[in-house]
Amino acid sequence: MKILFPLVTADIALFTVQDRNLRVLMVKRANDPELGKWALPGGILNPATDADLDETAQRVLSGKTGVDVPFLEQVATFSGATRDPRGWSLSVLYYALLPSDQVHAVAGRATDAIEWRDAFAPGSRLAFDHAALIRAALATLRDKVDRAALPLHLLPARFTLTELQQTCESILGRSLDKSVFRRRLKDEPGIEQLAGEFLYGAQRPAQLYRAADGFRF
Amino acid sequence: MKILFPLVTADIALFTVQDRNLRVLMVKRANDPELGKWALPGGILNPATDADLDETAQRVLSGKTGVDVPFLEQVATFSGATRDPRGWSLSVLYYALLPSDQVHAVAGRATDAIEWRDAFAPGSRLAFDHAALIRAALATLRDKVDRAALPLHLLPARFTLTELQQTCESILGRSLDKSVFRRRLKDEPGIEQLAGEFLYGAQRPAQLYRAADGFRF
DNA sequence: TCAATAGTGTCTCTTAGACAATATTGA
DNA sequence: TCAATATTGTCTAAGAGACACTATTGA
Repeated sequence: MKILFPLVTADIALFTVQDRNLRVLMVKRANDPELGKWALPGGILNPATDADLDETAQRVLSGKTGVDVPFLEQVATFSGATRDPRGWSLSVLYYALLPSDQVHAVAGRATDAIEWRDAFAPGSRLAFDHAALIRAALATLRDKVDRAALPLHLLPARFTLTELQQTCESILGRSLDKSVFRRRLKDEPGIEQLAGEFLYGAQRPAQLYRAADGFRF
Repeated sequence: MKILFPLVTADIALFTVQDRNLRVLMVKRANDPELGKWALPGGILNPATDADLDETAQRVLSGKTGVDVPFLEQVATFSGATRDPRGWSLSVLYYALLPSDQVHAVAGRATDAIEWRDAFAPGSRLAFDHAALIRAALATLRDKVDRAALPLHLLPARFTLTELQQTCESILGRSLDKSVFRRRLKDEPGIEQLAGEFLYGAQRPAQLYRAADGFRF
């Protein structure tokens, strides 16, 4: 007999950038169904403790990775009788961004193997319909960046404009013109120049910036 | 005792245009909770018959209004322990568009009073959090139209460019420049001119158009 | 003819895109 | 000095916005 109530879960596509490549966090399933397959981190709603599904997502992500993200946004809801062998299921998909300098803070629980995968090629044979979920999350993220939203949550607290541009390029999958990119930032209230602070490398130092106070992606 | 499983519903914001005003369909609740208050048409998921939530939405809308719409799109999912007095609930919100010449086909069931409300002022004291749901659906719709998507599903099968422009204006809440509007349509594959067909009125007849074959909003 | 609406043309200003030029550092 | 990267400037073309103009009908 099939269950009478749908299984309600929150799944999270947690993105970060490594070596100029957009990555997504996958977890190897330690339980049936789909045992051993790779899936997005996700978990079942607990009505007793979760005030809403956003809290479910935060709780699940925190439990599976040990990190709390400042940014968690709904992508879409996937539902149906056949997407999970346990029966009628409904997943609300979220995406979140992890600053590249905090990747080390992500640690799977002893029981869970985790892996950062190329967001554009997360592998075949993923669990459930999670390949489609990743595509949807990616499309939402790319759409936002295309619309001039800046993915500052992927960067460290202090960053250079070149780093920001490369991050955008990683998401959009195409190169941007340096001049055009910077011109658009001129009247962008979301980022603030850190006067007098520079990143020193092998060549000309680069001006450092940070996200403005009330910044919302 | 609170229920252990969340109540899963699909709610639909069905829009149409009357007298150049964007309207949304409301239903007077015939049952507890919120009996007598106005709400968006919505209904509970039936896992036994609904293959997915899109089908729930279609079924519910069809049952409450008697119309099948060609266009039904997810807006967002609202959830939480407190939004419905019956307990933890989750609503997936959809929006749909009804051609203005099919408004007469909408008929509430004997038990349900229905009403078309101004989409921007649907009234106070709505049931549950449906005021917020309407705002969200409106924002999504406006956003799409702003991005050059044409709400052809709100128009009759044959329409003039002036009608199309007025429809867009109803949604955007601002007037558009005729010349700019038409210039953009020049290379829009979504609409086709009906050669030789005109709408005759009291003044100069207007060229008729229709949505192109594979048109998707 | 006029009023009313349909449809087009034109000018300006803004902005995106391409690409060149300049600036500043360590080696 | 040179190589490498940061940062700015300039030219052009496309598009948006404002607004005027022409076209076609019924009354």
